[in-house]
Amino acid sequence: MTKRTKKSGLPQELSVGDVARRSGVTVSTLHFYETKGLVSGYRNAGNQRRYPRSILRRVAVIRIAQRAGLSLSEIREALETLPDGRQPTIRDWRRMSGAWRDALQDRIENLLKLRDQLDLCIGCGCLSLTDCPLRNPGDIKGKSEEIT
Amino acid sequence: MTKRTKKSGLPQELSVGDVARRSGVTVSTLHFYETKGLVSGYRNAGNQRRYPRSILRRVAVIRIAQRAGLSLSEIREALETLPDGRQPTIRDWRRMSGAWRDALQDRIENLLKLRDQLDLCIGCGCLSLTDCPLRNPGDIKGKSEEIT
DNA sequence: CATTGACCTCAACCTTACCTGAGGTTTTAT
DNA sequence: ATAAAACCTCAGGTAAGGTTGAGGTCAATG
Repeated sequence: MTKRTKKSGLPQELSVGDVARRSGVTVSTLHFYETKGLVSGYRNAGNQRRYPRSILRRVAVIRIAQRAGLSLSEIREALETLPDGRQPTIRDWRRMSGAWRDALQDRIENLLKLRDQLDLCIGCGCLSLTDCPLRNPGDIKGKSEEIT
Repeated sequence: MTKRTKKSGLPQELSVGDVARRSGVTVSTLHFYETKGLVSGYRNAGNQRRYPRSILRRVAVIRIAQRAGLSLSEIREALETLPDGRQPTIRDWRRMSGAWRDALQDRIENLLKLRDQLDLCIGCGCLSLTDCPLRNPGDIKGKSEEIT
């Protein structure tokens, strides 16, 4: 563990290992995120990565966004909207997570639609190429041929 | 197009190209599915793939299961439960799609939980390592440290 | 002050789900 | 009969999201 300050008992700067332990991602994942422009830090005299404590929020935000179904590049884009490269504040977090909530909602609605179609089609079992909504997600009517 | 029988106007056996056109997957995907044990057919005298019409239902089932979030190997396992390697009937389809519907339902419920947590935490913005449900998906209580 | 654990870089590898192209054969249509 | 379209195999590539290992340096501890 990176050395602790006397007063707070909390390290003011974190090593990769510290961040890994406390954020639940591995060191190699942090390296990887760095190559993808998702996280950044500075280097100490010995070329080792050091991070401000705000990296923890940043990593947390990344993981939550991933769970919501965003790709790392989408997440990077969102994080890049932060003015002057600062770490996300609570206000930033609210803005981003609001957008992500909406994307998540869309995803959920698609899955609900699929589920309802499954419910219908489990009953009918037809899987008709042209009439079954499961076969025909875009509601495209083509020439009529059954599949079985 | 593979030659059609005089009577029905429908080919009794299908080439890869036929299947590709009618199932909406590419020829290379069919080759790929074959290497993964998801589909199979026989070969004609000239070593070309020929499929029974039931391949179309099979491919349809595969694509629907993928949309529901199953991996190809999970789908293969499900298809392997079919007795004596026959193609899925409507009854089989009901059994499998019922199971998949339940898996889909689980997925949806997880996403709904995430959405509700986002709704809560967009308000609070804390992202507390130990108290925020978003940071702590498994409800694991650890030692208490805030992240910011 | 030596050792041991933590770090460093870089390249290579992994998994999933395919796609692309080369080089050659078969089928179908004219 | 011949040309075009479709098919074949096999190797290698792509994208995402990482992991692993080699070879070498740095830093915390007895």
